[in-house]
Amino acid sequence: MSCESEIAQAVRDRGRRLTMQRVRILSALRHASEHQSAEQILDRVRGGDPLADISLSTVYRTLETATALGLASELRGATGTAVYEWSEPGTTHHHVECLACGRTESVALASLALAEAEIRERSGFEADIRHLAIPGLCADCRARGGR
Amino acid sequence: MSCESEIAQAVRDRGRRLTMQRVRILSALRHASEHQSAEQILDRVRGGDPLADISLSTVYRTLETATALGLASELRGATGTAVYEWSEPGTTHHHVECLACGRTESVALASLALAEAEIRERSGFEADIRHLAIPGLCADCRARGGR
DNA sequence: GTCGCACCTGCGAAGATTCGCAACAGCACT
DNA sequence: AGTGCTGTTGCGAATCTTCGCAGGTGCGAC
Repeated sequence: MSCESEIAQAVRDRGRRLTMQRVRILSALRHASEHQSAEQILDRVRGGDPLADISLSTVYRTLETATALGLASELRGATGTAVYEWSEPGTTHHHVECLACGRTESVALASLALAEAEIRERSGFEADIRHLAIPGLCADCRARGGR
Repeated sequence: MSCESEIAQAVRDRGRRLTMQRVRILSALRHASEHQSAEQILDRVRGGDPLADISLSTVYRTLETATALGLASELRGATGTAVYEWSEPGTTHHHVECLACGRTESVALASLALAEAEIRERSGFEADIRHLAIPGLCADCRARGGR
């Protein structure tokens, strides 16, 4: 399938080595329908081919690398477990997470581009606001829970 | 000293119980000159009065509670260790963290208020963007490291 | 001042993530 | 195809954070 060669391409283009582990891990992430924890990804990878084992450390390291390369994004919610999702290069979206029920939702936020400009101007930082996790209260919990 | 009674006040006003541990932990956080990890706070608390011991769990739980109450803010950077800082109720500022050198800096960002409005409009979430950790590259690393 | 109910704390264990190190394996160059 | 340098991997250990439970304690009601 071509997605794997695309992944291979993307990894190599960014000056990283292409390894079987990376392809399998990123491929699993890409085909997942929702956010995956490191453990879940490991399960998927093992399911595909139980022979060649991949260590959990490698999953974490690959996800870290992929995040740095812009191929994945990491979300550390209040759950104590980080989850990851495939991130089509160049795309942007953000996540709001309900502090009451834990539900998360994706939103496209144009105004954050302004924040990047504001940051550059004030601190000289080149901010990378492509996949932010924003805490809040969802409409349901707000209506129900009060406050 | 009055800061402790202010802390007491703040905790009680929010419907939480006032305990010796909370006062000591929050007081230590408040008087710290910079971000503190849970372990550092524990050290400070123990330094003050080695007799009454406080457990690390309690430090974590108190910081979590205080964050929920808006008295503290939590920053989980790339370092693998969460740090906390006292947060004067009602105030807002954000942190940019350099992905290359790890340095963090505070910035006030007006544009994030717009993002809150945008989120409410698009998803019904009531976002709470008061202390966000924003990844990026600082001016130095950008100049030096290239790109 | 006493009583009782939750909320809190301590402790130990479990879970999640990072680190250090030696062995392995891409990839550029011959 | 062979070689070497260096980025990667696996493994186990260390570290950080969360959890569950039994006992303690703040605080409102008497």
